Amino acid sequence: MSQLYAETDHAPTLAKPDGVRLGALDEFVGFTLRLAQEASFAAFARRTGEASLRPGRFAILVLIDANPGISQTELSAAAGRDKSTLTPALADLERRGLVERRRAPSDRRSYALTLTDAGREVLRTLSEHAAAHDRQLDALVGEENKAAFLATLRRIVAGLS
Amino acid sequence: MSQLYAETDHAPTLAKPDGVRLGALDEFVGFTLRLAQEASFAAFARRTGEASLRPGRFAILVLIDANPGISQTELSAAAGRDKSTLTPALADLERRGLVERRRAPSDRRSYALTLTDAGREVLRTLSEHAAAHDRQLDALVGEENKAAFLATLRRIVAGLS
DNA sequence: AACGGAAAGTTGGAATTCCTACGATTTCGC
DNA sequence: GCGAAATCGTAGGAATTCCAACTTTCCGTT
Repeated sequence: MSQLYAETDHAPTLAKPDGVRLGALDEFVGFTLRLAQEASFAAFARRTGEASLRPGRFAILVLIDANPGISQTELSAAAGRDKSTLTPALADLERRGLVERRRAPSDRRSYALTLTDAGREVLRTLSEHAAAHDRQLDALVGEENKAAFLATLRRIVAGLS
Repeated sequence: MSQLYAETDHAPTLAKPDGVRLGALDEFVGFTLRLAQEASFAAFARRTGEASLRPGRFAILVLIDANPGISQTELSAAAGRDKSTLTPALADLERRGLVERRRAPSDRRSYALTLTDAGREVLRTLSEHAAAHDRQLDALVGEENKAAFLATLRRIVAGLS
């Protein structure tokens, strides 16, 4: 993630981490959006630690858990990643015994994805980390702002798709 | 995570692009943040096209323009990327004749980065794309929400750093 | 003045991602 | 039915990123 730009209009300058001028980037919604997303991603990764799975893997487990039998293409759409990206990720999760891939009887081109018992167990543990992470984000966003904040993010997603 | 469900309330259900259930995506704010950021990134990349530079390169030009003589380490902090990430990016920009790297006289370990005339020219063109992109984002965010939205993003960045 | 630690930048490896192309399979049109 | 078009998952290549380790240079101690 990473990146964007919005506009420039006022005074060229708000201080940055180390006093460096951000220039036009400071008012760029896109740029700030990128920094926020990456901070969130990094914080989640720190929280789960290397013992667990990275955010991307976690999202996959959550989505499969909520949609048993989902295909890889459907999963890629839900997760917002290209389907080719899921190939190595699912191979890894399958190798770890967390996800099961069976050919769908109705359409032998596709796989029906489900979690194994071990996968559900890992998901349960990760969910605890995620809950703590979310509470931290909620505190930063502010309860009174959360609904509007999420609505704005969704407008961006929908409007730029 | 919690409030996310505030709107839908029970678990696994916010509607997604194709009706897939998002499930107990505890990372909901983080997840949505990621989707929004990536949508913005992709939209900017589409706008500039292959002829121009990608968002990351653009941010580098903006920051150097705003901070002539900045070092690579300072630049990496301002851009929010690891310093090692800038090595190939700056090599590319230098090869294209957009950025100049001179050893700082006061500290020969570091480089003093500046834009060339060609770099400023490219930046000017890219800024037009960025302005258009920003107007699109502004429209999605809504003028009346922009300040609060940016403030929330900055709180996330600061709070998780 | 010399030593040792810290900092700037580079390098190499790993991870993640996208895109394009491709084989296998299904579905649609005639 | 049959062939063409679309879809599913995979493979390969390119880009970006981070981290750890390393070289060179600087600076504070002694």
